[in-house]
Amino acid sequence: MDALDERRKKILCAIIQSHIDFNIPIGSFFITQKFSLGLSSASIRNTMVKLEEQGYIMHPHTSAGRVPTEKGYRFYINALLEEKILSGGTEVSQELSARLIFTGKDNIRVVEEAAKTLSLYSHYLAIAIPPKTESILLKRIKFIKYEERKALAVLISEDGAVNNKIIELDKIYSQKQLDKAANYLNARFKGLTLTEVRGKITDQLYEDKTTCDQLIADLAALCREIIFSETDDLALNVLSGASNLTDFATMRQIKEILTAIEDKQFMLKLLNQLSNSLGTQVFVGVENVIPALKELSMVISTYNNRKYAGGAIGIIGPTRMNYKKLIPVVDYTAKALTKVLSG
Amino acid sequence: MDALDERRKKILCAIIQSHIDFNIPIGSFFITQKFSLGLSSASIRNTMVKLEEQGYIMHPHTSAGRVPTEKGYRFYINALLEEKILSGGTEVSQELSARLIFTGKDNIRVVEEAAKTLSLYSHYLAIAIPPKTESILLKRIKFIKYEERKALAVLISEDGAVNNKIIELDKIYSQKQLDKAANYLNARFKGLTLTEVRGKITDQLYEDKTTCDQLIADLAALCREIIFSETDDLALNVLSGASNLTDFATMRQIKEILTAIEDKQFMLKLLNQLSNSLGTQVFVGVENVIPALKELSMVISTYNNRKYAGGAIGIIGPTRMNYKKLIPVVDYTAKALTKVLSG
DNA sequence: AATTAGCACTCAAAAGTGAAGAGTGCTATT
DNA sequence: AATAGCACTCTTCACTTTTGAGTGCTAATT
Repeated sequence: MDALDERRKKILCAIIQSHIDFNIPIGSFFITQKFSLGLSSASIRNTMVKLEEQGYIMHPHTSAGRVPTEKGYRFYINALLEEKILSGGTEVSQELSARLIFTGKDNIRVVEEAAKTLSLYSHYLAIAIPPKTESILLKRIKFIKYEERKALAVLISEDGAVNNKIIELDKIYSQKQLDKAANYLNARFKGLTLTEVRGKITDQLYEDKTTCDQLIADLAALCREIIFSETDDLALNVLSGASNLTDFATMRQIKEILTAIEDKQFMLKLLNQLSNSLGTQVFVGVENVIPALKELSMVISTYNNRKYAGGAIGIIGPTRMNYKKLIPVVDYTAKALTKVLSG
Repeated sequence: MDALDERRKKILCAIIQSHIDFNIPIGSFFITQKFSLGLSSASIRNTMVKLEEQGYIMHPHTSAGRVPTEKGYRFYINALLEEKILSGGTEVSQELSARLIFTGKDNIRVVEEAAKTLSLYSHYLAIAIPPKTESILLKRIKFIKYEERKALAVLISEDGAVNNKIIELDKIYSQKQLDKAANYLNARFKGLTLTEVRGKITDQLYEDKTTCDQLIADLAALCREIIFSETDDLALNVLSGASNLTDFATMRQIKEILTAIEDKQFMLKLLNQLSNSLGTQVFVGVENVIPALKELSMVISTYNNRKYAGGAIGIIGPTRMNYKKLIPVVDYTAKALTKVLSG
């Protein structure tokens, strides 16, 4: 019973497109005026009754026009996605591709820039979730002497991200000694994910306590701490265009969104959920993601760097957003990000 | 004519306190019920007329109670500040001081933690502005070889903050060569502020082009870029409790606040303005800071690290916030921050 | 002279009323 | 099968009425 004949499809799309453009319930007469379907308003009404029976549109009240349901939007978006895959989304505007040329920036800055572009372009809220610790590969550990008993520990990851922290030492060590310790640790841990490093350091420590010098054991423990604090702490989700929220969200929704984004647990869960399927995804009525966000939608895509550490970037806006334009934009942006971070 | 006799003071404070607690216009009868002033509502009305003439309170309309004006709030807050200076704000809750023990955290994390504490404690929006580039002192420059033609440049500042960036090099250099270059630059720039370094590098470059090797000149130019990008980029203002906004701000105000905070220029200006006077400051009706934020207030305090690089931390809430509780809280937090960052 | 009780008055907010208009569903017609 | 015609429904908007809180003034009281 969910099949739609050509006429129903056309009328459904006309309703949704009109609703996106004008944000009002759409009546049968309205459709006859805006589209040349060669049908009278009465015929359109008949079709509308059927579309309503099938659950694609609904009626706020007797004398109102029709509004698309979530099911209606999903149909519309699926139709779009199929189309877009064919056309390859190549006609993304020059403006966008010009903005997405990142030169000489940190990785985190690149992601910030991409999010900012998305928010400017969509006038909605852009969010970016950085890669999970579990998938970050360690490239190099380095200790820099800083004061008598203080050193800066630097953990560089394969994708160029850097964690650093000032650590305190029991004794006074020379830079040479610190280098030696770093070399030792590099030899053992290079190429592992941070999570693996964290686990391995614990095992290693027992082994080393007897064989190696105290310094290495101390430094290893400190590195472990750094990785831990990184994992625990809010993974610094990137937000851009928060001030746009007031243009499309209610007070209640703004609160829900801001609360969710401040909640690192939630963001991690979301990222996990996203990683299950690739490419650009659309959540219509994000209540499966954030409860109580019925009239909002999310267009989001995962991005990767060379070594498959994946984050996500996308936008949150009203369900009646311009998917036709914005799905390719998010898609293109995520791909541009992947390209830069891998190169 | 601005002098207030004892009765007027008492009634003004009663009005303000009631308005803070109940958020409604306060009538004369209301005051007689909530406070034992030994006066009838008629007498209170008479005093109210005088307070209104003096501009401390106002009348939304004929049949409404009185609401404090900005002038009224300022009087009230000044009275509080005098009181609090005497009592020294020592009775800040144990809960707060327990939360403000920061152990083993990065400086930026410490500031984040403090902001979070403020937002949790006040249920308003907490903001923190990190120290200005102009006042950050350079402690050490270090280059770490990263790939064939890539190195990580690390700029450590006197207060322990670290900027880093991956830089690309024309030729292949050994770690030793990089160390040599770093030593040279350290000798020249250590102890200067980043702004000074930025300026000096330009002069130095001409000088060095002839005398020194190419590597040093290149690296110096790159350092300059790092400092520039740091200055230009949003100084990563710390926000906490954004979701509280919906509880006290209107849509319009939320938009204004979020826009202001996303605007780095604005935040710098604000920080400059704050630095002019020390200690905890209260802006009643922050329209001198953010236009169109009439009914909001800001309690904010500057903090410092050892070498006088100053940032600011505070809260934004409704003008009718509980100053009695929150002024000491902000004050205490900023002082705790100063203590940690200086130690 | 200061305070207070009494009371008419004002005005915002809430509740009620009626007309207008948009859009429907049904039916008879083409 | 498609459509014109029409009665019907229900929101929206402008308008009026009612209510009640709180005032300002005046006359009485201490």
